[in-house]
Amino acid sequence: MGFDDGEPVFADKGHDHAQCKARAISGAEAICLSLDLRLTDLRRQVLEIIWSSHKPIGAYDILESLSAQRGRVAPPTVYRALDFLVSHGIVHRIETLNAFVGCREPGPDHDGQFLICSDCGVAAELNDPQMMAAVVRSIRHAGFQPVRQTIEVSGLCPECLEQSRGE
Amino acid sequence: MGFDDGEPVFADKGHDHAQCKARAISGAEAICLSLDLRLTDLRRQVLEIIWSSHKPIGAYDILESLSAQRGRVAPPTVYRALDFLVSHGIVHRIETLNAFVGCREPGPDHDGQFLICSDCGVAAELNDPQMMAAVVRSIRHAGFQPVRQTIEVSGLCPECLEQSRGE
DNA sequence: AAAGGTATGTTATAGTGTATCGTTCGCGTG
DNA sequence: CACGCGAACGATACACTATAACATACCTTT
Repeated sequence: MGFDDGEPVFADKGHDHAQCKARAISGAEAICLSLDLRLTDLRRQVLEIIWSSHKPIGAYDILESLSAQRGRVAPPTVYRALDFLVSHGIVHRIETLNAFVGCREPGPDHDGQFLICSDCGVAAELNDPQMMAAVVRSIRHAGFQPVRQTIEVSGLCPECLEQSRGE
Repeated sequence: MGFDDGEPVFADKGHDHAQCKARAISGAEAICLSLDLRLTDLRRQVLEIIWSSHKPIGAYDILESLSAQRGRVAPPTVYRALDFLVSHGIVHRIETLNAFVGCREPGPDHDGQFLICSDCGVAAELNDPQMMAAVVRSIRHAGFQPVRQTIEVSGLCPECLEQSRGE
């Protein structure tokens, strides 16, 4: 497990994002198919909107974008779709931003670790097994049984770091 | 550094919480004295309210409690006091709960790791240098410069875990 | 077609956090 | 002491985030 096997954590700016999106959506389709879940039009649209942004996007921004596609939409509509996507590991919620981002390697029972650039706003998902092992070891040592982990680190992404050094 | 030097991460239920509170407040006083900050009545009251709860407490619960002491209080009053306390490391914000909890070892530039029991609601602060080292190593390996870390793990505390096994 | 579950629509409201502006307080300086 | 300055506080209004509750549509199984 772990998927830093080749792909860089921070995709370069010139990458083909449409392809990321397409890949994510077919991944979601595969999950739904195998688990007998329904990726309805609504859910698919929300997923597409999330992937269309390459930064985490808020529920109300999703709502606005969705309204442009299908007329007036109310908050519960968006939140229900988000609940579905999040609960099946297709989308992650970033707690420190109250925002949502597509998961690059969707699947059940997996909490990613996020690196959030305070400058450009990009959030990269990390999934380092060694790091998780260290975290879980420390937690268990305290006698605690972990269920869900939230690890979010803000700072500067490589690109913005480089820029800030140039000045 | 690190302060699991003796004290258990999860205090037992019979512990003298009034003493925890007193210690926390004199710690805050010490910090403010040394950094030339003003621990005003308001800020002290908010800190006391936070420590009076042994679980993370929401801003509006603080507001309610504060109103009982000094008459009608508006949200900005509470949030300003919280900003002060959080920014100087006297109180931590739990992102996954939108709530606040007193720091056991207050000081600047330190982000704790929190173990939050989904059963009893207690949040224990951990500060494991080894774990942090592993996290930072992984982050830096991705070329990212960390500034602030949020690590929150929900699950079962030792006591609730024990209970759930008995049933 | 009837029944029952899942998904969505709709309205209202709860919960969390800030912008803004005016006033007061503490403190150093002329 | 009066003045001026910045920090802290009060007060109003508002923005943003999320959910409760109930009605309707859809889809599947029988």
